[in-house]
Formats: sequence, C-alpha cells, structure tokens
Amino acid sequence: MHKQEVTIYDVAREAKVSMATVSRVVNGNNNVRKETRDKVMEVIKRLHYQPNAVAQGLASKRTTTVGLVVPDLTNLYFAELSKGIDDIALLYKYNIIITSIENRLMKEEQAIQSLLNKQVDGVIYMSNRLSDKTLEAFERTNTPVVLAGTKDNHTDLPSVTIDYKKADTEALNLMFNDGKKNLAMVVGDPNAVVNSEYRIPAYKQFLKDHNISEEHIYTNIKDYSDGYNLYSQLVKDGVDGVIVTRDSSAVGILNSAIDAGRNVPEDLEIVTASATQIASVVRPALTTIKQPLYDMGAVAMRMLTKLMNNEEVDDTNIELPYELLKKQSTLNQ
Amino acid sequence: MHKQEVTIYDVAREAKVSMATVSRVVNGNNNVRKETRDKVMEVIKRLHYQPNAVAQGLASKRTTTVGLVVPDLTNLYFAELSKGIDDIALLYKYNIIITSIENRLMKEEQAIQSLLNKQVDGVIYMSNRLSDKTLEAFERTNTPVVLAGTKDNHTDLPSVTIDYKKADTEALNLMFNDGKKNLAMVVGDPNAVVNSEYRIPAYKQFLKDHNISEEHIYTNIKDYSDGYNLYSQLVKDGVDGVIVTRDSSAVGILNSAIDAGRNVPEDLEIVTASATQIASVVRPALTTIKQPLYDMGAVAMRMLTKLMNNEEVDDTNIELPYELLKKQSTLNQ
DNA sequence: CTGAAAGCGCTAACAC
DNA sequence: GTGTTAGCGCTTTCAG
Repeated sequence: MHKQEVTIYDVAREAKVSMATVSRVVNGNNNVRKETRDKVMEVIKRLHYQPNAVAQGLASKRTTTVGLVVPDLTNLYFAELSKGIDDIALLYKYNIIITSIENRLMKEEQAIQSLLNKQVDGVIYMSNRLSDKTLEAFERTNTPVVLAGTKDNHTDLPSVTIDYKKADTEALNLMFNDGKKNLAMVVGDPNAVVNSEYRIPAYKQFLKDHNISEEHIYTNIKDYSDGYNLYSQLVKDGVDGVIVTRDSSAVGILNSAIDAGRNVPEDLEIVTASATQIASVVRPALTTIKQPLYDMGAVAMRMLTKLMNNEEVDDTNIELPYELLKKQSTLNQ
Repeated sequence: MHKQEVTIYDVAREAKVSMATVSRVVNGNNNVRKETRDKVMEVIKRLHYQPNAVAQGLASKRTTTVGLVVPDLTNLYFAELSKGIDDIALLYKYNIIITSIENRLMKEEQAIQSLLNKQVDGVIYMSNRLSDKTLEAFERTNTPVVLAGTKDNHTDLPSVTIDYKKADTEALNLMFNDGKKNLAMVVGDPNAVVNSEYRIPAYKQFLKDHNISEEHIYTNIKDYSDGYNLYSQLVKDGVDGVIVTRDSSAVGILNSAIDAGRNVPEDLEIVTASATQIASVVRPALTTIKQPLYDMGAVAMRMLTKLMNNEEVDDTNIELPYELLKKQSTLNQ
C-alpha cells in the first residue's frame, strides 16, 4: 500500500537539483533563482508531486494542524463556533482535528492527550467544564490553548467570550420590566465556570437588587426533552419569566407550554442565551442573547495563530459584544 | 519550542533496553517478556512518555487519522452523520480531520488534496456533488474513500445511503392519499446525484403513474429563507403538497405559510426528507422521511475501517432502512 | 525474546 | 543561490 509514489528526491533527481532546492521551492523560499524555480515547478507538475505533510511535520516540528475540543458535534452552538474557527483556520492554512468529548468511550484527558500526541500546533477548547486533569494537561504542554465560549478562573488560559453577567442581567431586566417578577434561571451543568461564576451570580445579584426573595434555579437541564419536562415544574413554582442557557432546552419549555395550552409570552416569558438557528424558527420566535458565535470562533482561531507564531498578543481575554434580540417570547414593553 | 521532551530513546536508555523493545511495548506486541514489559511500562509512566504520532506515522505509513469532507458544519444533517462517524472512529482509535468545503476560499480538490497530503488513512465524503476533479483525485489515490449520504454513478465508490426513490415515492403517496393532487418537489442542487438520479426521477415517475400532468420542481432552494420566499410561488402554482429535501427549507416554507395565515396541513402538506432536530421542534411538527443519519455515518466509518485494513467487504453499496414519520404537517388519512 | 541498523520523506543549518 | 549532511522520533526487517 505505497501511498507515496513520488518523493522530493524524485523531483530533485529529475530536475537535476538537490532536495534542499526542491524544498525551498515547495516552501516558497526566495533564495532560488527564477530559472531553477521554474524548472523545479515544471517537474513537480509533471510528476504530480505532493509533499508528505507527515514528513514535513516531523522535520519541521510544525504540523499546521490545530485541535478542536467540543462536547457535541450536533449542538448548533458548537457548530457555529466551529465554523468561525474553520474559516480562519483555512485562511491560515491549518487543518482541524475535531474531538468530541461527550462520548463516554474516552475520557477527556485521553482525548486531549491524543490530540497532543498528534503534535497539533494549537488547541481550541470549547467545552464548558475544564476538569483538573484537563487543566493539568494544558499546563504540562507548551502547545498554545485558547478557550472559546468559556473561561477558567484558576489559570490564565486565553479566552474569547461575551460579558455573561451583563448579558444575563439585561435579559432579566427585560422580563422584569414586562412585569414578570417570578423569574427563574435554567442551566445545564451548574459547575460549568460560565454558569457558576457568571450566570448564576448575575441572577442572584439581580434578585437581591430587586428585593425578590424567591430564587428558582433549575440545573442539569441539557436538552429538548429536559426542557419539555421541566415546564410543569415551572408552572408549579409560579415562574412567569425564565432565562435558559441552551436553545434546545428553551424550545422544549416553549413547546411544552404551547402543548399545555398556555400562552408565551403572556403566561411565561422565555429568553434563551445562545441564538442558534433553532431559536429563530420556532413560533413564537425566542428572544435571545445573541452571542456572536461565528466571530467568537474566528477571533479565538486568530488569536491562536498568533500564539502559535510566538507573536505578541496584547489582550488574551477577549470579550465580544452581544446583542439582546427581542422577539416574540417576551412582551417587550 | 521543544514540544517533545521525552522520546522513545530516553525510555530505552532508562529501562536499559533497545528502542525496538520500547516500541514493541508501546504497540502491544506480545513478543516481550513480562518482566521486560513491566520495567518498560514503569519507565514510561515515570517519564510521562507519550509517543509522537507524527513520527509513528512517518515510519509506519499509517496515521490513524481519517478525513471528513462535509459541505457545512452548521447543517444538522451533516452534523448527525458526523456524529455516527466520530463514535465509530473513536472506537477504532482514529482521529478525524474535518474539512468543510462550502467555503469559497479553497476549491474542493485542494481541500481533498490537503487531506491526502496529511496522509489520512481514509476519507469519508458527505457532500452531495462530486465534481470531476474530486473524482479524479479519489481515483488517483489509493486511500480508501466511502461516500455517506450520497452516491456516484460514474465510479464504483463505496457508499452508504437509503433507497431515495422508494422513500420519496412513499412520501408522495402519503400526500396523494390525503387528497393532495398538485404535488411539488423542492430540492437544493438539482445536479446533486441523489437529486438528479433518484429523487427527481422518482417524482416524475410518480406523476406519470398517477396521470398527473402538472410538474412542479423547484430547485436551488438551499436554506430557511429560500424556503420562506418560495412559499408565495407555491401558492401561485396551486401546490397543495410538497416534498422538500432540506429540513431548513421545509421549515421556511412552513413558517411562511403560517405567517400568511394558512393552515398546514389543510392548505399545504409538507414532508421533509431528512428529519433533523429542527423538523421536530417546529409546530406543526413536520412529517419526515427519517433517514438513519447516525447509523449511516457509523456504518460508513465501519466500512472504512475494513477498507483501511484491507479486509474483505462484501457489500460496498449499503442501503439502510428509513422510516416515514407521520407528524402534523400531513393529514395522514 | 531482544537488539542493531536502515530507513520513512522532509527541513534546516552549514558550507561553498 | 545551491548542495551536503544531519537529523526529526519512530517502526521494522533481520539476526541472533
């Protein structure tokens, strides 16, 4: 199974130059006379020579490959982040190795170790919960890592996020001004840094600022059916406005309400915190905190290219602007 | 930037054995005495040795990496296929390099060439339109390729699909039996093999079989807004039942109808041909041809592992069973 | 069961 | 500008 038919050596022989010269031509090194370059190029074309990136990687210690760590491929939130990453990666000629870690077959540290063993030049981490072992792995390696859509407080890992506290407060305010006083927050993993350090504190602070004593935090609501099933509890608890971190959970709550014959937003206002496609196609369309997911991915990847190049990066903890998109799931008075 | 701290050589020296022995231990070769193995393992652990996959790849000519070619990361259809692929890849310890090709920055052939240069052991191709140049590249290489969710008629590339003709006919029948006689078909790329060779012919055959003369084929309807905008034309053309290849287009049509004050399914029946999450969360929920996307990806990846291993594969053109899921966008009488 | 040695295909000093 | 020469870190015959 001889994958490699023609090597740099074949080109060199055929063009009557040394391997080094062929290498220079392939890598766009300018120290080659035009005639030499042309001759080499001609041979390359004629022989259909393609450099073996694995050999290049071993010799140069750069693989032009970056690793993406993502919980779930089928979650549009991550898909849109990934798209931003992918476009910038393409621009800078990096390939992407994608690893989804919600799978139980392999532990997160193993997945990351596998990425590192492949000698990726950098890693973008998008999961929202950095385990200690993962952090350890990130600290042991000198491969640059950027967090996208998540943060970490124990280390100084570069990150690209939005101002979650401000965004959530604004969303809660919107509902409060619509007359909703029994506000709730629905999150996935309560230990995810974004939730434990920003979203939940913002919610608690809001209650305190408005002298609301009833606190309703629902955790571990991770998908559509979790949201769908949660609705009856919301009713029981008299909740009239809810901010939900995941779009699919929000849609679950919405559909459950509709199926129960209730009115959204009159009986229950819903704000979701991501704004993927799914939030905009349901009716009533969901009011969302529109995170610039594509841009977040793009900015994270751009930062990573600098880090991989040992360039100066002035600000390694970037917050991008978000937008509170008022749609039909809030009264917006 | 010395990524590699400890190499196989360090382990060998420390364990007082040869590199070859360490290599055997790392690769689970049984020709090592237990005591030797234990000693080597101990050193590996102590030194935190991790094999350099790039060097392994160069020496062994196997990278345990497969390439995925996909048009768009944010399309749930491909995301669900990819998830099936990913799970099986993980099972067989392959990493995945993902390449999205709807991007205009790089031509499809270049993207694939880049994948091949990285010496991937195999490729899974999910786009629905194989250009001549792409086919050429696939023929020139001896890297195995499997098509998932698409087919090709000019070559004998292995593929995993469903019986598109049968599925579409069944869907058309459903609407016909509901009394809808002015049926339409909405597709994305009319030149995609699946459309030109299976879906559209199935539609035409259906009309012929039922002596319907009015043919309504709408092409290049690729996303939500395309679908949304198409609706008025459907009204103009008196269409009362439509089969749509893409979920997002179908949802666009649905919402457009609702916004226009029409009733689905009474005024217009809709069947969509993919069944991603988006089709089930809208109201009325869409009747779908439920393709087993996850399984299709998984089966494709499994087939690829065999091909990469030079194992016998009895059937290289697999058709998986689909299901016609009757929901609220058809009367189902 | 273990070791020696020859590469895998390429890059990167270093000479000239 | 161009060629020579070491490797990069590992696998894989081939001996023994």
